[in-house]
Amino acid sequence: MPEGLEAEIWRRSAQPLVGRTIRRIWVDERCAPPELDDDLRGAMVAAVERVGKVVLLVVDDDRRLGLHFGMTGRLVIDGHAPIERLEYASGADRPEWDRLRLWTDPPQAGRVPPDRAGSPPALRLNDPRRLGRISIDADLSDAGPDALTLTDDELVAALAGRRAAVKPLLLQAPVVAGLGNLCADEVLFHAGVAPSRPVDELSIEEIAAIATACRSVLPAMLDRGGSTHGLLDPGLRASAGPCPLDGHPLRRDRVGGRTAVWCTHHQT
DNA sequence: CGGCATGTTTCGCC
DNA sequence: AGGCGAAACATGCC
Repeated sequence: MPEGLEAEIWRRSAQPLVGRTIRRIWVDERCAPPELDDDLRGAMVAAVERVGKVVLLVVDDDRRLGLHFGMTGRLVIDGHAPIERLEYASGADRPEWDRLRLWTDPPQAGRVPPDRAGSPPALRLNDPRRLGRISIDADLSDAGPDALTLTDDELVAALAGRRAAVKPLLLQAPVVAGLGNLCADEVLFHAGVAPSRPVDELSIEEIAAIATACRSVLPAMLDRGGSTHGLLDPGLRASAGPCPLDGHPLRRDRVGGRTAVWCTHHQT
């Protein structure tokens, strides 16, 4: 998925739905509870929020529709996809990959077209690989502090008492919400910390450097378009070419079961 | 064809 | 009990 940055891009793209009424919902029952249409039909969208990698449609009776994108989910609002193509996907958008379709009244802000049966959905969640999940009123209370605004103290507290490698811990939603594989590598790259370093061996300065990198690098990547817009861009990740900071060859290996790309020279 | 992919969840083992 | 690592999930793409 789409990491937290993509979820934030989609949260913003879904703002035009606020104030509209949900007219009908269709779901792929392998990915979403079948009663969604009964639960939410007729409710007004009061807000679109985000918790980590989850986008939440909050409706006026306080129920929340949670959209989780797995590895390959994409959001399309009023026919517009702010992220056209995900890395590791062709960019195809086939109707049979739709997992959620939601129609609203009025269908599009500022217009009141006739209520045709064939009108396009205001919101579609398209997910070929089907690892995404759609939920109603899910408990998100175990989510950790958000990566985009992570403070030094929050990260110190989140890692206290833990002994595992730092990168796998950063990927756990209860530790830090919103960080995915690409952003975790990017943040550690900027902080100068090797992904496999056990957190109980990190100095307070190193933990602070990681949190500082989150607050500075992630908003910049968000402005540029998301998780693939860091110094470790997808091409560099795949080729493991020279470090953009010092020219030393990047290393590409597995840490915590995921691919990690890092510089053995300046990340220690 | 083999292997890999922006993610969670579950199982089994300390 | 709780942390940790590996496997499972599901499908498309190179």
